[in-house]
Amino acid sequence: MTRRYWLMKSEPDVFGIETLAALPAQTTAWDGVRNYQARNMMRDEMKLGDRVFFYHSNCAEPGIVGIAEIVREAEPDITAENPESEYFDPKHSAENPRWFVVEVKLERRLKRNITLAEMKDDPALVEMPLVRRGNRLSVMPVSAAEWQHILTLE
DNA sequence: GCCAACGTTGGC
DNA sequence: GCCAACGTTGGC
Repeated sequence: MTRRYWLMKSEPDVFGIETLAALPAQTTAWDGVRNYQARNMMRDEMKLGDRVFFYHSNCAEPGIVGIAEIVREAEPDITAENPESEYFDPKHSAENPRWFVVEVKLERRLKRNITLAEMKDDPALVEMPLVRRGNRLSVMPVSAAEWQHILTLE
């Protein structure tokens, strides 16, 4: 089975890598994804053992700050069932779930922040959706070659 | 805080 | 099914 690679964005003001690192099992359900493309990848393509770049977005220095692993495949996002939650969606139900989570576990933090700015300037990474103009996907695939290359930047 | 780019919604 | 209006994302 081929292990795949991903990048997932999170806003450090909302849920940063420090938050994940502070959790008992350094594990969290990746909830609140409300974009169909991102959902489809989480629901249909992410498999146990896949690895993930943890990316900080909407902050002073956007970039990759850690590596995580998929430790549980897709299941319904219960925040969508909770009217009190900001992620509530009346079109979602337990019987007919619309939104899903995967569970991710922190593998390690990177020694430094590999910034969006340097990735944008890197000829080896021009194909990454991350550096393409206007891309707003919060979950995106990373090729094996890109994964390896980014790790050499650390 | 601005705004480009994109996704979603809803009237027709 | 089209598309204008609106909302959101997220870099800068």
